[in-house]
Amino acid sequence: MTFPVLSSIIPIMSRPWVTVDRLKDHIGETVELRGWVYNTRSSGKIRFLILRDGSGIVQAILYSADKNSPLFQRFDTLTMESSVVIWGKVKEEPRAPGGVEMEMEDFEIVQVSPEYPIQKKEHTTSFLMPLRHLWIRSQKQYAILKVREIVVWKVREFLRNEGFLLVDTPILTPSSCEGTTSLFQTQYFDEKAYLSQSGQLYNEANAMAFGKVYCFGPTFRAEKSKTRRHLIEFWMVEPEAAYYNFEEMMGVAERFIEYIVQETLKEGKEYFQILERDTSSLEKLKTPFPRITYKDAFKILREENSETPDGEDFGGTDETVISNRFDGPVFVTRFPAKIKAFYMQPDPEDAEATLSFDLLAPEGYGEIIGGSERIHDYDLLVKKIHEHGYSEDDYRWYLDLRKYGSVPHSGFGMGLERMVCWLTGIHHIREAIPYPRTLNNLYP
RNA sequence: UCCUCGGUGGCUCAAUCGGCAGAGCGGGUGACUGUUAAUCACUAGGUUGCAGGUUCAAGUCCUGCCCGAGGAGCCA
Repeated sequence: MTFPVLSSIIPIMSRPWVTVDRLKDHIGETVELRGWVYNTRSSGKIRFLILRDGSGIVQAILYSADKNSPLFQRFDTLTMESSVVIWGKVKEEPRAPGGVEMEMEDFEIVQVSPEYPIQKKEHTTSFLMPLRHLWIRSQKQYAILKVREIVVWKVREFLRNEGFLLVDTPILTPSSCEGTTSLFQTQYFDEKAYLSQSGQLYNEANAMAFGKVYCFGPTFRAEKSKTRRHLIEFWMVEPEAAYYNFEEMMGVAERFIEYIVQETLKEGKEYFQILERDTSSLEKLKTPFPRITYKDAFKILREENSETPDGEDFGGTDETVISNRFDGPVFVTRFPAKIKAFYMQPDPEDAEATLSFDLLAPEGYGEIIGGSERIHDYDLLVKKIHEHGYSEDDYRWYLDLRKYGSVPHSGFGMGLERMVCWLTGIHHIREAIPYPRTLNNLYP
């Protein structure tokens, strides 16, 4: 079977090539569009072409007095997702979504697509996921990934404006940087290496060099989680700042979230419309966010008859129960040391607790931020490393940071995909990343 | 690893008490000058996940297995 490209040389028609998102600036002009057929409809002596070009979607109309005209015959060979270059006059059209249409004069077929596997109807995710490379062409997936792209920019914009410096951390890391249970192991020539599950330890070194830093990249967790909130590979942004205490870092976190939400709503309006996302609760969001302690959270859980035992970490259902008590995001603070990482600073008011915080998103979207003040005292950190059964030797460089000019410092991590899930209102995290890596999915 | 649900045409699903395997979409052919997942008519398309069993008769009941979904566990 062959799939010939009919026109490998795009003809020069002396029409300016524009993208769909800029059509509004060319009303009344004759322009060129290059894209793919999203759908066609016909009605006797009129043809409709819905064209998608990556920047947006627009309808083009083709008229002919003769229903058997060569132009129509050529048009009727077009199938869904065929690639096509079209020329025509841009005009305002209140009947069209987006308010703009093209009156098509001529077109050049680049390739006629064979029967497209994704149809204009509902499909199951198990059918679509192996077709993810094509699925991302559809409007809803396109809108989600556009929102993701905006969020990424807003993350960088906020942190840069706040004086945080992007300092990249490695993905290949040496053994036992932090527990070993959930790390992907790989080979680094003759040594074992692991895929990073957090840039944080390196961030702490970077913070001592640059003051305020962040890293933003993929993170890997080899856990057999099978829920709609978990990915095996996901993106995390982790700010870390020297001389920032626990309270100050929570302030950064809430302003960070407020900025991302408000700015993304502003810039991504059309995508929220495609997604039919009711953004009213997001628009109302304002800092400061309420803060409750871990112990307060358990009072709520008791009232709601959760069976999670005291001193344990919450389950996904517990997070929803707690966040349902609030309109917007809520901080849960001062988690017990025994359920948190070894490097978290103990709470001076409660020996069992740590200066840690989680931010729970509303509407059941769960934990989107986890952060803490870090231990800055050398002897205390050594003690915690031993208590957790780690080897002091593996943490030599990390301990150095507590030797040469140690200062109090804090940081947090935000899961990009969970943030996108909450903003877009989608049900499952796997749609918030172009190529999700889930427990049963490494293809495509 | 455990619990629950599911697997029928390319896709989404239906099939009553065990009694001729069906519809819509998509494909093909035709009609239609404003369609929005267009509509209408006609048409082709099936080893009911796999293996066994019960029965005159199994998509349907029984046993085992495979695959998928949701959840739990796990998860700074």
